Amino acid sequence: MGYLRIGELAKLTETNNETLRFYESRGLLNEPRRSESGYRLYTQAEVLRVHFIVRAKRMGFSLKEIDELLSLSVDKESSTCGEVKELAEHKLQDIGKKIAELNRMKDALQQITDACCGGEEPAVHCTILNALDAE
Amino acid sequence: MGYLRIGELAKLTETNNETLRFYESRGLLNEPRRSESGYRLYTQAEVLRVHFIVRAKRMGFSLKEIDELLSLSVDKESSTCGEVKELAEHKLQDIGKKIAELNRMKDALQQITDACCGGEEPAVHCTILNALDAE
DNA sequence: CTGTACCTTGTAGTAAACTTCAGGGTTTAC
DNA sequence: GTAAACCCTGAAGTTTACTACAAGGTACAG
Repeated sequence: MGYLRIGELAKLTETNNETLRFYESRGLLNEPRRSESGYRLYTQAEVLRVHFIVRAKRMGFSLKEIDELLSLSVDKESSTCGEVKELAEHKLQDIGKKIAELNRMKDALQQITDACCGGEEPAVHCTILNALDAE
Repeated sequence: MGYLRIGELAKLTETNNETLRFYESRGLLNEPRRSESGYRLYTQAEVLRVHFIVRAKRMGFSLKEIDELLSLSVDKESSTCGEVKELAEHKLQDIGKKIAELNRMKDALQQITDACCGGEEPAVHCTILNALDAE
């Protein structure tokens, strides 16, 4: 009771069975408990974990980087606070840079939509590179 | 004078000759003017353009999406302000979501480094999934 | 005038992240 | 009790984004 089969986890996380098995083969998901007949049985913890993977992927992190982020918890017995803290701080910097660049990109796009009248005229003034020129 | 050869453009943008030719083959770079001997000759505009591609890639945009972003400027004669504005606004939403998710991720990582003492003790409390649990 | 560092095209190879396929077993609904 | 919907493994295929290679031409230094 309470366990999810692979298809249910896939539906909840908007992935699919093959992708989940692939993540398992890459070590992003632990080998789950199995039913007597060999079916994978997941808990709510895996829903959280897969959601995290999906979100991190959308952010442009590779599976290897996501593995590193998740390892912050997996290796908790074997690594020291100092190590974890250092890795986390490094990733924080990465993320900070990404946010800054996305903000620059957002501003550039905002300039376009602002400069752009929105009507039927040719869009001569609507260029993202013009907007980025300034920077 | 003032033209860049492919190797110079590559150096300026921290890419390489092959990648630039690949981008050209994908339509992300226009076919450049050629020297008499057939060498590609670029202007400063291409430096800007390649920088944009590199940055957008780091943000997790695919080459296809980057092409869409760049098309906002390329098709300016043939498309109307309304079309450009709509596409730009759609991309703005994408970017806004990415920024929001990155911020959530940043907060989670910040919780880890805050909770994490930084010393030699086992890192039992240092888990990104714990930090994200709250959300 | 020759070496070295560029450039050209075209084709083939690679790595990451899936996706599909083949050939099975299981569960459940009627 | 059988069909439909699910699950399994292992291997092969696909897409994206390069990356390297082969076989040559070009530019310039000494």
